[in-house]
Amino acid sequence: MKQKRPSIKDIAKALNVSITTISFVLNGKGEERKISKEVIKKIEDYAEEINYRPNQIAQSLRTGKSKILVFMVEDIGNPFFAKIARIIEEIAYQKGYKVLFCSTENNDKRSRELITLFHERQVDGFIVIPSPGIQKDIENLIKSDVPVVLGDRYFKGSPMNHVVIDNYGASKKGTQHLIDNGFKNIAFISIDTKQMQMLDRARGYRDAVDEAGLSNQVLELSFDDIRKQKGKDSVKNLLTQKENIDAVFFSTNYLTQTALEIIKDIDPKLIYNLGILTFDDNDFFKINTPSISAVAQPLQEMGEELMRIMFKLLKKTKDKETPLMQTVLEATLTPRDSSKRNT
Amino acid sequence: MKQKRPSIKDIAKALNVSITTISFVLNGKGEERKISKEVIKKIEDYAEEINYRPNQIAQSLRTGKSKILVFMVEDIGNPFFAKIARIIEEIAYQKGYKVLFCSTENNDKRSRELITLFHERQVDGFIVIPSPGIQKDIENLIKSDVPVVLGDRYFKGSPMNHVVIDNYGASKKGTQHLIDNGFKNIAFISIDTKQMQMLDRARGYRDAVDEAGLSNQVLELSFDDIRKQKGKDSVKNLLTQKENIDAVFFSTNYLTQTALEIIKDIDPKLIYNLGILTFDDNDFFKINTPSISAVAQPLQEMGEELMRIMFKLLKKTKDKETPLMQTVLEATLTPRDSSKRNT
DNA sequence: CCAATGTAGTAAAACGTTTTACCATTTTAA
DNA sequence: TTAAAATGGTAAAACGTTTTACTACATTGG
Repeated sequence: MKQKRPSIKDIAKALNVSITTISFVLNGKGEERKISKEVIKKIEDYAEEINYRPNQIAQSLRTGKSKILVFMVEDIGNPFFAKIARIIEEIAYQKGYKVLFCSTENNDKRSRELITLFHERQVDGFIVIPSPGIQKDIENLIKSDVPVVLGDRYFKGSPMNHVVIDNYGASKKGTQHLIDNGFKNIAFISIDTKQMQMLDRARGYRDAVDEAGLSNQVLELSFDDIRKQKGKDSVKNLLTQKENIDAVFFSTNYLTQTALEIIKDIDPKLIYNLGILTFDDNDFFKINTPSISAVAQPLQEMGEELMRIMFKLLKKTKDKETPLMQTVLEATLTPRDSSKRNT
Repeated sequence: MKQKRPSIKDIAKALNVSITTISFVLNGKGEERKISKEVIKKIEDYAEEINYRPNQIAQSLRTGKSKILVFMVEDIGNPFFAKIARIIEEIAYQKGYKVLFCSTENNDKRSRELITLFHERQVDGFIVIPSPGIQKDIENLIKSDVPVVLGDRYFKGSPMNHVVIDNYGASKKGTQHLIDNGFKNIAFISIDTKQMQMLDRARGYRDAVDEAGLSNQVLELSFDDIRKQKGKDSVKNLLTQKENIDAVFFSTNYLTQTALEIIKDIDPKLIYNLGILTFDDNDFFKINTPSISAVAQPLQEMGEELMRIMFKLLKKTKDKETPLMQTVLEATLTPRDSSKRNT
């Protein structure tokens, strides 16, 4: 039945060699520790033969390293995060790390609990899409010498490693695209939050319409209201009361989805007469009728860059300080039918 | 700086009590082991005061339990799986378990590697959406006494715990829905696999058209071709060569997405003249024009049921055999515009 | 010839728990 | 009165590694 996995001790017994020697050899320190070629070979061969695998848990207990990373996102069920998760997973596994995913619901309390939880469990590193109020907690985490990389957002005044996109630029470019296509009354629908990425996007929008001499119209919904009637009503109001609005720019993916529902709900034809542009692309925007124009974040690059930084941090030797690593990527505008005038 | 977390030993020193006693008390065995009320209180209070948290890794090493579950899916970036992941995550965390997600790409080799990997890491349980050829591997896993629950699919001839939907019935009901709406030449587009869920769906389709005296038309694509030109061409052929096809039923979500692209590509109007029904619902099907009818799997229930069974298995005492637990859930047909005739 | 250095390893502590087996006392029962 | 049982604990082994500090012997240099 369930036979025990071989341990170093078993090898030691079988080969009549000390545990220490085996550990050195298996960790590639054989040469360095002046173990003879024959002994090294003998150990390696036998380990191979019995398919020896070190017990990670014992290793972790001894070394304090778990070879586990954690990726904290708002909601792993959201395709935007799920896609990045997939990329991160892939890279991590290649390097012998596992990834724990968890959803914060953009909730500070929950985020804090999760951070504490994983810190206690001694995960080796945190890749975090932070909820708005956990700046201090992240700072503390970093102080306690745990590798942390932020994604998608950053905190003002805290010098932390991060990978973000040029939100201001992307938002401005997107708004400009709508302006160029002849829209005159562009509304910006966003989330009621003080998070930098959203502020930057709002700023990009505002500057673009200002420069074009157009008026701005910003609607901010609270994160919790989006899926509720309250949020839907606000959007509905914006689109029906102020009849002059001819285009909408959504600041993030989960807004778009509900908004499209509402637009369809108000009037199935409305969508053809309204300019629509959204942050974050989605496989379905391409096949929607009309196809939805999007400002697409470079998911692959973001994932790669997050991991590149993470591995730099993980390799860091105790003493040497690593420099701050902050990457700003460019988003790409993917114009489709929804941002054409009169389609 | 980085101060050490308190261990049992620290408590022992501070309170002048043995490590053993503390362990008993903190594991709630104080009463049972006849530790006096005062000592229990003293220990509990002090542990609380210094915010003692047991080192999970040490616990794992000693007990062989890691409090980690693994959820193996085809692709965590696919919303269908990501959504279930979210539900599982939630339930697991409530019970003090963490979840590792991983993507198998429906590839047997990769699945095997992952199973070995996690088995070695002594995760406490596996929730698996299995790739087609890993029946033996799963059997072995179960033999070695690890809790395993399959989701979405099962293996013929292997009595394992699983949670699936009534694929045959759902498929038949879906096909019947198309027939009822007046479609005469319904094609079924599926994946070229011997996996039970797909066979069942194909069978449901075939029986429904047979009983209605209609002819069947099945197109099977290989998993790898879907996104490639080859797959696209096959679909295109089916829809253009045989002009008599008036409706299509897709057997799984990732087909639908590409297919919709192709349909749009062939002729933007085509989608209005073609009956469309798909397995697996998606937030965007609702807002698509026309909205896409779907056979929706009950994700929430599936997640809950998977976890219910998993916890039963985890609680199982060494000796007692647990009975086979197999749950079959009903899918719900969500008729929308795409399955109406002449819309 | 003797001290220093090199070679080829090994013993044992440590990581932080859980758990088995034990030990004094005290109480109970016959 | 005395053996058995209950009370209130504790010592120490064990989980499987890594790593520090050692050892015994051989070689070298002066």
